[in-house]
Amino acid sequence: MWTEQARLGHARAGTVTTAHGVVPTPAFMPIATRGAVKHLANSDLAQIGNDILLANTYHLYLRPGLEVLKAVGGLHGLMQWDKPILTDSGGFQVFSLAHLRQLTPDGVRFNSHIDGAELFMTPELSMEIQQVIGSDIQMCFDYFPGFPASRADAEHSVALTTQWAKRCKDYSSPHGLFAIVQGSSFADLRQQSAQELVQIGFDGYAIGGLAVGEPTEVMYAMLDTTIPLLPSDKPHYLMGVGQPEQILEAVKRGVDLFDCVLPSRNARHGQVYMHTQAELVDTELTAVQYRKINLTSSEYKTDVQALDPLCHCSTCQSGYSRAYLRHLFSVAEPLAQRLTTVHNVSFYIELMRTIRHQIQTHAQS
RNA sequence: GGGUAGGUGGCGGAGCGGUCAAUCGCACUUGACUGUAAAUCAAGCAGCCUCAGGCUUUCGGGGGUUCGAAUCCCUCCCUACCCA
Repeated sequence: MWTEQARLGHARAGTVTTAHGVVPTPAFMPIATRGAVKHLANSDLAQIGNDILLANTYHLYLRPGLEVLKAVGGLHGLMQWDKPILTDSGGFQVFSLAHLRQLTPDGVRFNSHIDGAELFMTPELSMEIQQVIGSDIQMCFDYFPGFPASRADAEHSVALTTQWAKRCKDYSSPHGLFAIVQGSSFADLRQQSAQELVQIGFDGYAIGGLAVGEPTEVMYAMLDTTIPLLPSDKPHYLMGVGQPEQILEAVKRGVDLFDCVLPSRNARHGQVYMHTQAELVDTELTAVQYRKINLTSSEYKTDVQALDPLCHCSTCQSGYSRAYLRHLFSVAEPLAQRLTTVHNVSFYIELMRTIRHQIQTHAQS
């Protein structure tokens, strides 16, 4: 499933091969929780050029539900998206919907955030849903606390996550199952989690439970202690991260896959990522050169420049001005969000393309 | 000409003797968002200062009552509707 092509320090360039195609890595997966990157059509995604999407087990289970998904050929059929899809297991909702759920060793009892209906998510159910969705990469159902977490909570998280990972593997089809390393900010627990999961054996390894409020340095430290314990012939996925510089730092530590709501959510809120020079990342992968601006600021009221003159996305190439986009935001025209989402997601995809290019071009043989 | 109801901060609109520099909504300003309950949320929004507090000018204009008024009285101006 994973093929390495080049290496620069610990940074790796390679490919993940799935039933729906090949994903060059390091890669960023835009988030289509409910089967759509918010505001974008497939034609937008085609222009953006992302090779894979992330969708969500919990949300798609609630709507449209398993019967519909079965009837329409899974999420690929429903969306008419023919490239790879990775599904998160619902583990994140155990965290984000904490007030609506009850944790048990067997699984998690939820009250639907939509109508309050009770459901019981287990590792087995999560696997079944992900198979019905037809995802190319499926995530084990996991559990993690927020930050800061007590050692006891972190230990509990590791134990439950390992136990559930076993059950996921026992249930699952043979290919495309990733496990998730937990352990909060405790280096030894991270190591223990990694070792237990590697022992079981998966197609890829994710690092989860990070970017939940801990200092960035703690996150980097956890990557430093975890990644050396993961098989180097399997893809490494840092879940939910993050800002461009965090992605670059993680790539330099050996991470291959990323997802994050930031580009799409920030776009909806009028915050856009901008080039400060033509190349986002230099040949040494030193840093990401960029800045963020709040388009809703009065500063842009009459700014007729294209949104980001150094960007090649369709929004910027079409010449939409900052003044126009600011106006669209101020009158709440939905076009604003589509145009900025196209831009921000394109920015992330370009960032990854540049990182891959730099690794491949300057790889040590 | 007569009658009735009103005139409050950018707008709408509370308040109807002290706890009012004035609820609230909108608009506006700035800032956050990290495996998406998020087209969301937070803060600010008379001026000034030695800024967990203090001071100065505000509730159509003017005058009065009162220890104290956006709130009561007189008067003027203006708006809406009704009657002639």
